[in-house]
Amino acid sequence: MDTTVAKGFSVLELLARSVGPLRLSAVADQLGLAKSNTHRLLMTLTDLGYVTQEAETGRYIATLKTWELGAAIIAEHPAKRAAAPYLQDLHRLTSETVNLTVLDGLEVLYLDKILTTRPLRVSTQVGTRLVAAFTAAGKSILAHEKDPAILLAQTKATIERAADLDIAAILTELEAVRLRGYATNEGPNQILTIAAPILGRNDRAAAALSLSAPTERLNGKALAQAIEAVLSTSARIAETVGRI
Amino acid sequence: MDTTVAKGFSVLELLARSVGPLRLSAVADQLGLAKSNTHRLLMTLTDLGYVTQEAETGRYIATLKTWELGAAIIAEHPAKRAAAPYLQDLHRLTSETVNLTVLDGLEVLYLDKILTTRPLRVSTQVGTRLVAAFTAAGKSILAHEKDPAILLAQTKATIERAADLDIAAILTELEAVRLRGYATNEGPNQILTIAAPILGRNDRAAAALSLSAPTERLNGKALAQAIEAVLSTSARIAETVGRI
DNA sequence: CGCTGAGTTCTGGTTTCTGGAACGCAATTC
DNA sequence: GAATTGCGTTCCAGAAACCAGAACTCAGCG
Repeated sequence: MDTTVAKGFSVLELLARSVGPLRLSAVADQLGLAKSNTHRLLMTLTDLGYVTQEAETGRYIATLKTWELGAAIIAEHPAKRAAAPYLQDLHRLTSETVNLTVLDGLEVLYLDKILTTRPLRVSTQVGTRLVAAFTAAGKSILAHEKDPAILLAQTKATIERAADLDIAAILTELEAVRLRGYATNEGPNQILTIAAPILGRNDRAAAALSLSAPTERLNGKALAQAIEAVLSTSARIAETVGRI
Repeated sequence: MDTTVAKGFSVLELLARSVGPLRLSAVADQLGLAKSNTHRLLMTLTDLGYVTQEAETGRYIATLKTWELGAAIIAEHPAKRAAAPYLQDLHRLTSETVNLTVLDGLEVLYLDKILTTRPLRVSTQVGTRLVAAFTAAGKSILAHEKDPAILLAQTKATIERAADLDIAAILTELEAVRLRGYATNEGPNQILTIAAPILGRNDRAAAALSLSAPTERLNGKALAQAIEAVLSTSARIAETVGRI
């Protein structure tokens, strides 16, 4: 293992995840590195263009170079590429917020999102993660995994905020989700999410498509239409993916 | 300079920018590194979670971890944060494709974009760069720089595709742009773009807001309305930014 | 069955990195 | 205005980690 490389990345990660600029000694403290070592790492990252210093205070910030790299990676991502036009379709059809997510470990990662044109309360950001078992998208994917019980047990054991997970309840819910083809979840602020998996070969879910809106906009006929739209769109994406 | 760190990043950059997966020897060749060295760097990046190997072929791909880091960085970006809701407004008002860009060196970087709900020909991707002098957004920013002539000369000298830049013509255009407050550009496929700068303190442009649509949708009254919408929205963003 | 090309492992030499200490500089305190 | 404190930077010798090349394994192929 190239430990120097690892240190370099840990510095960049720290800067990227911190809210504001950081001073040298703050970086050194948080990573447990010597100041001189941290200084050289920051210099290197600055030379490479990944980090820059505030003009006045000399504190360090991550530049957008990392973001550009990330954008190049996601642009080539197969699921995202295949789903993007259909995400647009679904959004055009419903005018609501629609998301594309993938399962990564025990969490779902938000790959793409189109925001509603209507009044909006809150929304998870693209590039963030949530515990799969706590989201509609996650449940729609887990329902098609070979052994969801193990994943749920791991979730409960590993992730702190999931300590009070009711595994039995979720398992029966997942069974229902698998049979009817979509999952729902009611989040904070009375926001309801509907999610359907994008099934690849072997009926494993490669990703999930979801639609979120305030409950007052998703009742009766509107709810039925939204479910239908999510299901048919995810099916069409699956066809496209299958053909690739 | 930590050369090992630099090498590690060069490997990641190569993988991120390459279209498909790369084999070890391809990476080593392109970077001029020894195979054993490249191997250890790839192992390190794999351990850190930035790179993974295809199961069958063993070739290497960049994971989404870099993209997640980048997403965290852009989420904190002041111009992007301030402009995002207004970008939504402008899109809602016009239903056309709208962009947020910043000047970085001699190029404009596409920070954010909302695609039109109408039929669409092509579109630059978020996270990519174009030569500032060749775009409406770039021109709207350059028009408010202290010495655009120098920037244009550098552009012509440095950037290959800009070798045939007519500096005198652009300079007179920039003067007109500065006076009327917006720039236009007709790109390939008959796509017209209208851009207005987001002016910060000292009347320097921190970013630019732009709207793109096929020329057949931007004529007569629609064009006038679009220009008005872009101008008023950019002015409102500038107010918000100014207040921060 | 040997050849070729690719990836991985091993090893010794040495480059390069590391951490501590010392220094310079501002801002703060007394 | 002198002393103090905190921060960033520079320097250096010791040591760890990295590097290149060679050896090895493996699969595919003629």
